[in-house]
Amino acid sequence: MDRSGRRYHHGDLPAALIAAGLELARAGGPEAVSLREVTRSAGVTANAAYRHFADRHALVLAVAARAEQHLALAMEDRMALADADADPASRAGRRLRALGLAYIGFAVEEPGWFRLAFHAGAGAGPPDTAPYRLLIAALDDLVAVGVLSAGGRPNAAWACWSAVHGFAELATQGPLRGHPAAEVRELAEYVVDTAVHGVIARPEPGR
Amino acid sequence: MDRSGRRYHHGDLPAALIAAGLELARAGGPEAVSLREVTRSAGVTANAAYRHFADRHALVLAVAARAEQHLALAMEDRMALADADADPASRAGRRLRALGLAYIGFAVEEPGWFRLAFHAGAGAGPPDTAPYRLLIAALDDLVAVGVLSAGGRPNAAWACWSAVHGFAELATQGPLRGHPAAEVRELAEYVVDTAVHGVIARPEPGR
DNA sequence: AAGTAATGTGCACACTGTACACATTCGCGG
DNA sequence: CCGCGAATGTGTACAGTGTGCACATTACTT
Repeated sequence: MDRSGRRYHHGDLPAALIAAGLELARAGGPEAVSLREVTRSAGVTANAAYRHFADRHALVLAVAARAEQHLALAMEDRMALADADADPASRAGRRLRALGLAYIGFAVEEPGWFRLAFHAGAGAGPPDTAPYRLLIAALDDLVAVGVLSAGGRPNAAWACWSAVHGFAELATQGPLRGHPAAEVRELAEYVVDTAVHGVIARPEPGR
Repeated sequence: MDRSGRRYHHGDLPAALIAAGLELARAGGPEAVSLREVTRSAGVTANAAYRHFADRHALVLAVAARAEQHLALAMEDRMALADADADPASRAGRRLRALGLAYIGFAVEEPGWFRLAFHAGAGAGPPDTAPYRLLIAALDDLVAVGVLSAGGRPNAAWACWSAVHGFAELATQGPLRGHPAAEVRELAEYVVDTAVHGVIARPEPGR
């Protein structure tokens, strides 16, 4: 290996590995972040990674956490644009809509990161991720405004996440993959609107 | 290799390989169906598979087609149970509901096959799979009955599939994985009901 | 029955993750 | 300032993967 000019110690290998992993995952998704390729990108031997990560999976998890941060960032940005509305009720609705569209938009624009971020939430318990917290906060706004009952919020969260995540999968890995962006965007708006409408118009679990 | 008692020619290797792949995928999903493991299960050399499949991916696709058939079967079975209803309108709604719950139920009971089946629909064009045709047929029933406009059917299809597929992902690979079956089933019913309600109560694309 | 196409084997190569022993370097106590 | 232990990176090795190529064996056609 040509390591001319490089110091024996890297300085901040973990960060370098995660950065390289992010780049690889961006193009090829989770399976593209291989130990050997990542360490190669960082100009280091494959085994060097084991000083900082237990195994490949741990590395992937760390990279996934970064991807998840990107997703949360994108959601926050898009939601901020929906803040200009006088009526609080309609404002809360528009924010939830923006949240869903941002989730789908991120999936379409960064499919590699999206797949990685979803597989990151490996913990089986109730999720404590930034994107999830944003969803809960948006639904809490709806409750505060009165268009959603407090008891219906948990169910609403799963319904919204399901619709939006499902569409993201269809658009990035399913039958909608490769369709014109404009068509996908229009469908996304319909699906998100339907989900939002379903949640605020049908707050109580009906059996 | 111990091939005592075996003929040089297998008889029907493709079928044997697909059967072995199906078994492996059932436990470990798509990535578990490896060329070497599949051929090993069939008692044959790894390269023998290349006489019948172009590469590993082609084999996986063939196995995925079988998994997709199982999914369609499960959907048909469950839908048949919803046929006992006098009122045609409510019958159509119940059938769509049964369809969605069957999709989710299959995902929960056979997560390996489910993941495989979804990744099978690799074709970017409009899907022509059995499960998709069942969905379209169910929506056509709603149109015939008058609770859904003919023009709103395509959008409704994507909305239903999104909600149901998204929930299946959350339940099998996402934060809902490992949750008690009863809890998952109740959530599934809520999500499916919300989707069905959203589709029949909001048939026109609202922009 | 003979020859050709179909099918399965063996060997090889590049690639992956991961152990293990070793080399190098950093930082702290004297 | 020195030196020594801890942290970090290297080298080598092994099992496993997909896949190409030459060869062996069997089935089928004429």
